[in-house]
Amino acid sequence: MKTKLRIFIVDDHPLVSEGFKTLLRQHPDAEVVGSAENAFDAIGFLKNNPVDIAFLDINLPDINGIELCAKITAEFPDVKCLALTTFNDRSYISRMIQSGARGYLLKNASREDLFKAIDEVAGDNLFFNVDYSKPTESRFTEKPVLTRREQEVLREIAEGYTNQEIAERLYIGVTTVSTHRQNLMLKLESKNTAALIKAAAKLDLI
Amino acid sequence: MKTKLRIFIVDDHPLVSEGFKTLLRQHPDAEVVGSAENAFDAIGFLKNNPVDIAFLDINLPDINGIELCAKITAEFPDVKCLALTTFNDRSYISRMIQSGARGYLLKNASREDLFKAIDEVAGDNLFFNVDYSKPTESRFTEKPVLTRREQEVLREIAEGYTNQEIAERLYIGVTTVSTHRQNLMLKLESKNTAALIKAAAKLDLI
DNA sequence: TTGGAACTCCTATAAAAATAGGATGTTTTA
DNA sequence: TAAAACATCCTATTTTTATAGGAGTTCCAA
Repeated sequence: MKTKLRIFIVDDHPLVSEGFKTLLRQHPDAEVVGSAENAFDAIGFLKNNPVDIAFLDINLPDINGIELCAKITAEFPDVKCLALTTFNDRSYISRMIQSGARGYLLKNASREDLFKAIDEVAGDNLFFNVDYSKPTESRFTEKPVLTRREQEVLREIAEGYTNQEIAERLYIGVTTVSTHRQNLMLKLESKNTAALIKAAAKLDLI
Repeated sequence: MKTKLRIFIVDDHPLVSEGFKTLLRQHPDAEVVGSAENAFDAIGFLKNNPVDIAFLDINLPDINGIELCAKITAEFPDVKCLALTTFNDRSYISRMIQSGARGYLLKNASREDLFKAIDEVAGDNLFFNVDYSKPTESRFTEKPVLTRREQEVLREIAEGYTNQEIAERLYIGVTTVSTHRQNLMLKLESKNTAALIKAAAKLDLI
């Protein structure tokens, strides 16, 4: 008899953790060896217990799942991380992947999805339970590089400050702010402020 | 021996339903008699099975939990509804209460909270597991109610169309668009377009 | 049936943003 | 060490938004 896959869950929703445990009892080759409600406890657990696959919620009370994922991947390279995400968090997944995650599972996934995720990741594959049949609205690729000043100005614009106000707040000239604004619109391919802020929000720049 | 409290769960996240069932096995006087993943199935179940307390998720695939709550309260007055909500949905709770809910339970509630919720509601009290000690996360999380037209105009603004262009696209006057824009800014407490779009993005309105 | 939303439209002014086409010094970095 | 890239600043014009203060119509629910 083989050793079972050791699954670890980090989620601050007890209901989710419990659901996981229950569903996984039906999986022949996997078992939940532990769970944590925050990143701190998670790291603590991993230091003392061997784990094969960790499911990480993206919204955690202390640090976010993305940082936690990076941390785990660095400190415990044998642990394979999977992001656990609601429908609304999807924008985070690319960053999660960059942080070393092997994929992600939606929280409204079925038992079958869950099992498939575990099997795929155990077999060293990636798992994404995204529905590619829909046009995946993925212009995600082009995240433009903003300079530090541009980021500052962008944030100020998003806060609702006018060029005049931003100039005063950053101790620069109004025309300078205006120039940065123009450049931001160029980089984010937006024709005005509204589109700029929308694009920035989508790319998680603000 | 008394009859156990019959609990019913409506949530499209199997993990949550499962977690519920598991946690409730430890409750002496309650048992989960069923669950549904959407409102349609929920109504179907209630027609054929007696239920004491129903936990309703707010985000359901077909109709939202608020309407479902109203429907259940109207059709099955003996069923006591509790909203099941994530931290982010809180803005809905007042509407949920108006629709007849006896309170709400956060999804990251502890087992104790869950039990308390059931006991309180069974005893015909209301239950809110809000933590009023914290300064409620900024009232900014309030999701204002936008009319259909306002939503349309908001989307157009976010796309980068000017008032003139929006007027042409929606076959209305420029001043009308302008009025909607002003009202949007009022409702989202924004002093200009940039802040408006940022707030809208944050509230997931665009 | 009636009062309240929601939607429509208006005038007029002030404020801000967008566009165009520059320039100059200062850091990076290949 | 130069060429990029960055950050700063300018004039001038046009377009768009924001603000203020209205008003009429339709439709729905209490």
